[in-house]
Amino acid sequence: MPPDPSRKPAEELTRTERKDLTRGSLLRAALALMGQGRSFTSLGIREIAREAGMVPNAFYRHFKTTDELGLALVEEVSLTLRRLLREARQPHVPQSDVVRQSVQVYFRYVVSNRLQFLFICSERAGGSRALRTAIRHDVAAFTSDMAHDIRRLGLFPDLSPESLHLVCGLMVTSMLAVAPEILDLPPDQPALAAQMTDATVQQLHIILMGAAGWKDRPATRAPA
Amino acid sequence: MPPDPSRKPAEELTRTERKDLTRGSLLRAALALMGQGRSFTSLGIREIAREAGMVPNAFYRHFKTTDELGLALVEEVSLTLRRLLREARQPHVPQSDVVRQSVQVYFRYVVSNRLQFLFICSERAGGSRALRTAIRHDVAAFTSDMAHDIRRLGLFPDLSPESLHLVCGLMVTSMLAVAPEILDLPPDQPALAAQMTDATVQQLHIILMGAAGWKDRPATRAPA
DNA sequence: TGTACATCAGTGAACGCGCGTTCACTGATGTAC
DNA sequence: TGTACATCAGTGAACGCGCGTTCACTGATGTAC
Repeated sequence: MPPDPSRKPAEELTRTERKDLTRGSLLRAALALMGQGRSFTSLGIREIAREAGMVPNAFYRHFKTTDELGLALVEEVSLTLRRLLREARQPHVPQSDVVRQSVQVYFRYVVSNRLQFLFICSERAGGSRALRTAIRHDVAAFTSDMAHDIRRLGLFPDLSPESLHLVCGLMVTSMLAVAPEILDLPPDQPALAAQMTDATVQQLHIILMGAAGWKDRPATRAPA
Repeated sequence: MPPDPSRKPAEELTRTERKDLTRGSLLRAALALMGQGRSFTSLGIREIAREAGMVPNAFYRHFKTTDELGLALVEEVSLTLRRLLREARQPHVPQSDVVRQSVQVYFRYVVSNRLQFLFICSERAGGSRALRTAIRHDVAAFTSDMAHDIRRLGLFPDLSPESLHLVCGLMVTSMLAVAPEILDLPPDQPALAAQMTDATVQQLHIILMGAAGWKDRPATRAPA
């Protein structure tokens, strides 16, 4: 997304700034179409340009293909994930259950970044290989950051860095797996959301309990 | 997929049997196109019919829309998952690490049912809502079956059925999350596959260690 | 059993439409002097 | 500072193409008598 477009009156924008705004509106248009139930892979150039209020071929001034636009979206998503981790790092109001609190932060974050999570979740497995790879790369970076945070907090001092990474991988996988279900929740049934929160909290607790009990024994490779 | 088409000579098939064969070839055509990197949502009727060697409008004799074909694929997938569980249930050759063995069975299973797992993984989050729901339903059934199996084996007697279900959910989520990565593995680097196996095995061990240590305390709901 | 008729899986041609892509263009913004 | 030219984001029209869908059809299979 472009920076706040209302910063300057329109007449004072440079050509480059205007171009960035248009580019941003193409990105937003693609997300908006996905929000209407379309999958990114099935979006067309004309469609996106139309949604953005442009003539079809203007698309080419910004991206060669929809895949290229997809990669630009992944970059945005990367920022969104980084912001999530920063929010989770904030000093928490004192509460007994830090896991529950993090899950609540996460659920809210998914809802308020609905379209981006829709994009991550559906293109992480489907879509083009380039997109998949890019998204996986970002998720892996997120996992590493989380592991560093936990290490810095001095939790799980007995875990090797490799094992800690695997533990974080489990947590990230679980959180990402629940995102599409959050997004499909009917908005008129808050009980379902609460139940989903409880289940996720307990699952993370189970993982953390496993992590706490884990001893880094030498890997037991099966004989080939 | 239709039952073995070479069972009878072609001249002896009834009209219904022939129709089922054609239907099956449409399903196989759709999977084949996905195997070529296309996402299911972006497949068209003409495309599928062409791949199946039929005239475009013949498609309508079998399905009204591609979504309807998708739901038929989900039914097949359901059978595939059931078969996986049955294979995993087979009495194992004696080996110390039953988890590693199960992961190896699973990895092989994913590879040999490549196209179906491609379909599950990419449509579980993306695609149409009807498809997502159907796939989730199947995955939930798989999770329940797994929980019943574990209960029947007398493992984790201290876990409540609900907690056991959550534990199985974690394992299923982890296994499904790794499937797209298995499918993207370059075939010329077996070391990567071994590394992925090791990581998955350890992650499952962590989950199981958490499950073993879990005590079903009364849920600690945070005050609203 | 043989015959006459009904069914219906698959065909072939045609339709209107939106697609991606190209081209020459316009006119505001940016740059060099 | 003012002027003359270059740049280039966005326009408008056009192209060929594959799409979904329709229609009337064919001829083998199935059914009733």
